[in-house]
Amino acid sequence: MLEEKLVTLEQYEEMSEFLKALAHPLRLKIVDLLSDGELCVKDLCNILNAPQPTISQNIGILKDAKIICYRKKAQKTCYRIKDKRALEILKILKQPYMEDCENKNTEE
Amino acid sequence: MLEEKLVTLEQYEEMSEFLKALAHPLRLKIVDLLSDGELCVKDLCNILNAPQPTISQNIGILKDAKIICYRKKAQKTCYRIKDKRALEILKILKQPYMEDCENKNTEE
DNA sequence: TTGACAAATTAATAAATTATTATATCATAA
DNA sequence: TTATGATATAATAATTTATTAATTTGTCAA
Repeated sequence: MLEEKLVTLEQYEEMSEFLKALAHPLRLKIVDLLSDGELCVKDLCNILNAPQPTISQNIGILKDAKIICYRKKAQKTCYRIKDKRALEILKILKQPYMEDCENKNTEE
Repeated sequence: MLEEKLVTLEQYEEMSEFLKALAHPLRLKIVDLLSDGELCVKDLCNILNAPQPTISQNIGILKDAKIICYRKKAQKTCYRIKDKRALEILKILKQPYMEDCENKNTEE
């Protein structure tokens, strides 16, 4: 058993910035979609049925928080998860909704 | 391997509400402190060196999000963690800061 | 070098959060 | 029954964030 509360004020602030970037329905969806691999802005627009500036804006917030990163591929920009903590957190958040199908949900 | 993306828009909204409640340095600290057991408002004020209305207000946000709950004990109100996901998320958030002392940090 | 597509940036407004101060409630002890 | 300690609520100003629309930048193909 070790002391796990050794976190500075600045680190609490960093952690809350991270959560703030994630704390939006559309951005959670984007992270969820990117968990399967990279997607470009247009793909996200189509899948999420949202206007391009909205997607770009929210992607910008995730990018600034270093949760996702990108690579240029011709005229497209392909985004992918950079900080795996986002996926772990999403998985935890989903727990209560997944328990319904617990029978099939053993371990991945 | 199962489909883990079966979440409705309403559920994404709930998850983002949960994260929003958590996404504040003081509230993260409160959750961290309560991970060791219950504390009353005054304890939190003393430990965090913050004014009582500030603590009560932020505790109210955590309570509304059902992250913490309380019991009355004489004239005190003792708060404790209700939704364990908050602790799991905090643990994940801390990972990068804890890696420095990875040697001693095996498993708890 | 123009047209068309992909993406990012900017602007403007509305809405939500935060911090602060003041006040109210409520149980208990004197 | 009054004073006190513990907590909650209210009200406000200041700051941030969200939303939507318009504009700009950049890349490629005709």
